[in-house]
Amino acid sequence: MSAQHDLTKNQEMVLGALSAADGPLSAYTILDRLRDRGFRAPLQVYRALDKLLDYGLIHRLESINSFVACAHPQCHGHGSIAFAICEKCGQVEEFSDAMVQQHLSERSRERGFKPSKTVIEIRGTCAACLAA
Amino acid sequence: MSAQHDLTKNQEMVLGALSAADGPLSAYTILDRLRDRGFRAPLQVYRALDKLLDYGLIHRLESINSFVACAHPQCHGHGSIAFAICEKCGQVEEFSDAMVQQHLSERSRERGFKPSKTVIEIRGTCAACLAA
DNA sequence: TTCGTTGCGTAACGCTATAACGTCGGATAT
DNA sequence: ATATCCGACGTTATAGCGTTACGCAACGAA
Repeated sequence: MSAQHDLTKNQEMVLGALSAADGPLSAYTILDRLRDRGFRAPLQVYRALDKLLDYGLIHRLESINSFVACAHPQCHGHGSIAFAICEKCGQVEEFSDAMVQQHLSERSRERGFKPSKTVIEIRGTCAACLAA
Repeated sequence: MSAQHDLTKNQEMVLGALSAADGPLSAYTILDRLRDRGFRAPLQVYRALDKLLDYGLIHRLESINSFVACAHPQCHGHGSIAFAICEKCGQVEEFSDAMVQQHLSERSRERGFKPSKTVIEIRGTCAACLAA
């Protein structure tokens, strides 16, 4: 319930663009959408994205080189999050599963592997697109 | 125990490069390693990679834009495979976990989401690098 | 003040992937 | 045989993603 992070102007604009979007955006798409607000170069976007990732306010979707606003920005108990990415409409659903996390860390521990970040991305077709 | 797929010359060379490597390679690294064997353009590599992915002989690591030879090329019962990627040494371990797969498909089914491909990549530090 | 740190702006560059051509050679059918 | 189709190939160019390197401005701590 506090100002968890003081965002700079650029960071706020990038987060705003992602929140306003109805799906994931690439860095260059964000750049285009913010050009009339003064953005000129990719780096301006990437620097803001890096911070927002640090703060846990957004996520990066590795398999499509895009970014989304976090669906649960208030709770930053972000363990390993999973994403269901529709290849038809581009919509993304964010969820987490304790069992999955548990099994993956178990498997990591077996190997003496120390995880830092876990990527779980399910590509497929969402309910809406299947119905259509 | 049969010639499961008839590979073309290019496909064999690309697969050879990946098998010979001690870790994942980017498409452009493959290109460089095959230049003296006649490769000149990225597309030659990407076309071969596409086929090898189709055949299940290699995997793509989405989070590092690289490719590895499949660790179990003979059995193509590739469900969802997971990768532990060491950020220090670049080594990759490939494994699969039935429980993880089961939970993820359960979560997908709940949402009416029909999965086509699942990406699971754990970034971190491997046992060897932790010991060092 | 001086010095580090952090964010910002710009330009240039490098890496990743695909589009759009045209060519060649093998398989098949008539 | 020859016409046709199809899959792989080669080349050039281009699109899309991400970083390096530089310098400047603002702010707070010593």
